[in-house]
Amino acid sequence: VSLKHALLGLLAESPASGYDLLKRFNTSLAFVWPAKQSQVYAELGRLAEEGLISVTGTGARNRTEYGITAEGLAELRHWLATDDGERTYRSGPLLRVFFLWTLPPAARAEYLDGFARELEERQIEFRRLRDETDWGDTDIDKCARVVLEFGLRSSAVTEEWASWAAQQLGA
Amino acid sequence: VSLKHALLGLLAESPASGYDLLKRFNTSLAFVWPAKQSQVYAELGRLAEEGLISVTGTGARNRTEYGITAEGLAELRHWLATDDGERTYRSGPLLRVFFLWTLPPAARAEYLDGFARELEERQIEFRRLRDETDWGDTDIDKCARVVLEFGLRSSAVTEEWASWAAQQLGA
DNA sequence: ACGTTCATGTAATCAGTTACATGATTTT
DNA sequence: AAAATCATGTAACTGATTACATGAACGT
Repeated sequence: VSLKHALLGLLAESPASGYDLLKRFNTSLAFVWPAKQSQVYAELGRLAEEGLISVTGTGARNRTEYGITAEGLAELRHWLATDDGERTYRSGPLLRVFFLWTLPPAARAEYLDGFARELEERQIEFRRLRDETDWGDTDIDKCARVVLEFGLRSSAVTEEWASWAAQQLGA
Repeated sequence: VSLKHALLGLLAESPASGYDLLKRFNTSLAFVWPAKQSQVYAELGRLAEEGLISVTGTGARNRTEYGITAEGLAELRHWLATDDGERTYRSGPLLRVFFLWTLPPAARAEYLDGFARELEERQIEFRRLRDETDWGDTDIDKCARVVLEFGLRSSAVTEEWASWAAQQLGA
């Protein structure tokens, strides 16, 4: 159950409303741990009941701001320190490649080349983010940059691989 | 809904029982699309009802062997040809890195070095698989090898990245 | 006889997605 | 006055995990 810890982590940075948090899930966290609106609001309710977060203020339009509590921070640190060994990756694109042999060679290469192009675009987006964001030299920003760097490196090798795979399976 | 297509893909290769398929999900598909026992048997039932697969034989100990039907193969090819654009990656380890700033520098490096070591072991396992399997030169095997190659390349860069990140965040 | 592997299923629960619903405030 | 954005919530459903449960056949 990691949505819980994603929320705690974001709230450890600064208090925020469900709406604020949602924006994070659609931007910085989109490639790491995406979440939907309904899920975020529901989880915030549960965390508040558990006492891991608490309402720190309210604003216009029913805005409710939550902050992390001491117990919440302890829970977050505990989760970080104890690796649960969960390594469940799921990749739709990769699953398709596994079964690409059922298609004619031309279609195989087409699929993989399309995938490569997509990854190229993603890299451009990541590079733009890296270069156009003005990063502070706080630890928070350092961590975010390190994660972004992973996105960049990983989409680069995946693109290379997809192009290579298109060659392998296209003939 | 991709478990459906994972099953169709495996059955396109050859008829198999739920038990047989489960072994595939725990080996070759473990890093691409893992699935649990209860899920596999339930989905097989649904696919049979839909007419995408059918019982091709029975054996000792209630063994029920399914084979893909013409409709099933059409559905598989259709799914392969039309990319649904779903790109939801979720990575627990990466999520942790995002929040590593809440821990002292030593603990950050420890986490990332541990992650790197894990990826090194995974690479060894992948290399063993690549070298010790006797691959035929069928299209089926070519696809499987291409996917395995992805696992190898991707765990290699991730390992490098994790070691680099340990340096970045450890001081 | 005994342990292991083969083989399937069900029930409860948890996590995630889609769709619907509402209304206040700010901007143009 | 209208449109856009802010802001939260609920209900129905689908997908995935955990745990329980059973029993036949095979190897030693």
